[in-house]
Amino acid sequence: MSTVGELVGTAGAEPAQGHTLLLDDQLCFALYAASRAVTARYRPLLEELGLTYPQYLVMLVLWEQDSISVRDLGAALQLESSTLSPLLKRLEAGGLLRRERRPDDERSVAIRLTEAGARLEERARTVPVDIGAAMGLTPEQHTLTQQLLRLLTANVSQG
Amino acid sequence: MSTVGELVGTAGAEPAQGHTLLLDDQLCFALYAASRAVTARYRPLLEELGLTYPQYLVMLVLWEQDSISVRDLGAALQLESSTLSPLLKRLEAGGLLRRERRPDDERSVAIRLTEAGARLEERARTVPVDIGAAMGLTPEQHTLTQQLLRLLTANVSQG
DNA sequence: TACTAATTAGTTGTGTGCAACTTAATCGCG
DNA sequence: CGCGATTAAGTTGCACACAACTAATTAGTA
Repeated sequence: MSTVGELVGTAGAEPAQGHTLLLDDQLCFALYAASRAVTARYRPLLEELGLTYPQYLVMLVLWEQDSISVRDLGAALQLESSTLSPLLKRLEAGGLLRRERRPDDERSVAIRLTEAGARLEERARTVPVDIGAAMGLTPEQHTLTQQLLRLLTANVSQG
Repeated sequence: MSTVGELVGTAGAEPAQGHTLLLDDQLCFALYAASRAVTARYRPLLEELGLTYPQYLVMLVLWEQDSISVRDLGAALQLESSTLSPLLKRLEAGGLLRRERRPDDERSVAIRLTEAGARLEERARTVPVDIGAAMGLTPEQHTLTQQLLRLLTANVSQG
């Protein structure tokens, strides 16, 4: 199967939300398995950059917007400071970023890329291309999946 | 938006696979965020059962097929023994299952539900209903998402 | 201005996940 | 049969994730 139409067409006869306890019926499991499978696919690519997958996500945000607070980074990635703080410490130890207290608000910590951190962006450019190819979805499927996942996330997060 | 048609319709003008480094363009991030959001939604429900989310998945498999090897459990959930072994040890400590070496193959360990483990199934029956409601997807969206995720997983896993 | 409430980042403890490795048992081939 | 290769489960080490908590700072209000 390769198109959205075919996917809809092959939805078939079994119940979409039968609410059974069968593992294969659970959308949640499909989501959990897909997330780990994609992360696993990233792993060897990111290893060449010296990054883990969550570290890569942090770098994506920083390449997009340098000098961001831990708070705003957490809002962007939906991660707690208890997850980010040690992760950022590791990236700092790796020389990719610096952490400095904001002078105007000593509670806040500004995350800034180092020269090495900024340079890494070039080497990361091929990563989305490679992953996109590995995903093997048509543009329609790609967009549709993204929108369904965003809808799902929005509903599930304080629905 | 609520129907598949509307979702396709609102796919809009931005590139589906533009291969940029923008976080919001990454399907991978939508997947990662959705998976954690759904797991978070499960957490309070599963806490009442004394289970974590991966533990719940193990129990789903066992309720479906009691007496399964660690190997087959790993195949069903796509988890390594290094993840399952400690997890199963915790479930055993919680009195939900037993682990015993297979007499015919001493390498293999059979996982069997205890009486308490089997009883827990009743209390878990409402969980998929509650989660399904929280997800707020139409039956078509639900099925479509599941199929897209399965396709994605299949492609990404050794594509 | 005092002083409490809220905010920000970080720490601690627990439970995954996975790579790399170990141990024990079985398989399979000569 | 002998013995190296394979398989199954588990251990170790590292890096997330998150709940619960702490420390420091700022905001807001009587």
